[in-house]
Amino acid sequence: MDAIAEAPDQTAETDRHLSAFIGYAMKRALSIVQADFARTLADYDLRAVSFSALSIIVGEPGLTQTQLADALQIERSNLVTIIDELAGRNLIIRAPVAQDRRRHALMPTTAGKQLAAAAQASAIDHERRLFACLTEGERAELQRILRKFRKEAVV
Amino acid sequence: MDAIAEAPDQTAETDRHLSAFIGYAMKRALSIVQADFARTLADYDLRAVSFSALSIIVGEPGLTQTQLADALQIERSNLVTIIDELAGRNLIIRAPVAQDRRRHALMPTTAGKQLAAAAQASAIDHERRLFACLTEGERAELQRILRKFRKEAVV
DNA sequence: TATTGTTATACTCTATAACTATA
DNA sequence: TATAGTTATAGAGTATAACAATA
Repeated sequence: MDAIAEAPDQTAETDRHLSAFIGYAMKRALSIVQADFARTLADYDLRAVSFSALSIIVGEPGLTQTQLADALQIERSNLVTIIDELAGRNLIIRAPVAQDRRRHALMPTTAGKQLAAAAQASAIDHERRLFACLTEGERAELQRILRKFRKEAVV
Repeated sequence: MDAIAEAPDQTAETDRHLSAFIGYAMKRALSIVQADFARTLADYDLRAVSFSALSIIVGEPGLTQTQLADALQIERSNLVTIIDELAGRNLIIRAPVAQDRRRHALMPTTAGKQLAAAAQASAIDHERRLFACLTEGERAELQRILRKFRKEAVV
């Protein structure tokens, strides 16, 4: 309990006791991707979540905030400031819905569509650059396996 | 700018515009893993990061807090409360280092080694259960590709 | 009564700067 | 001067409850 220890020669790979876990490998890989992605999106003053929100709004114009929150897997309440920000930059509008005045139909503006297109091109480029260390087959396998897992994992 | 929209029949797969990105697939997959892992570790009153810290300390007894922070890729300052908690539960001790009295050698207690062993067994079981939807070959490929990416990605 | 968007709030996570004690 | 551990703090991110307007 009061042991005096010798300082060992501690170099790299200190996390080798965790690297047997796929979850750990996924976390480490994702943090690399996220850091590079954040740098990429900084050019457009977008965070990953605002990029995702804008991309979905451009792809599914007219969806409501609740639907978007579900798609992004975030709480409705936490989406509000994200939408505020995109709307404040005139990238989207909250359009009133005729049939149900509680809802807002989220619509991209022309500027929003243009920014989304440019940011998406950069995002594609970011992935191409970052995953260039993998072969085409490895990238495809990684995507396929991750999608299969998401679809079929029993939680 | 003041368009009145019809509410579209919005069902699932609203995120299909993002699923071309490997990073997005990784994030979605990881969030499933993390949720299940958190449930698994709750039995031991451990968070993922405290489990990781304890596992590394058991595997590399005597390492310092700075070394552990590097291994976990977190800030030294944010490690303090994690170590406080583990030490407060008598799972580890901060042993003085003879050669350098600034440093603490992190050593697992007997209780710490026992809890780590039990939690590790549960963690292995959690991965076995959760990734059962993948074939053995797919799990191995996923691990291999993620590791290769982490090792070779040019940031 | 239930739902949509919203506000308020609290809790965790993460990053930075500065302090202390040691080297 | 530099380093290890620590403290304080501020900014994100996340989760919950409750409210107003509307259904």
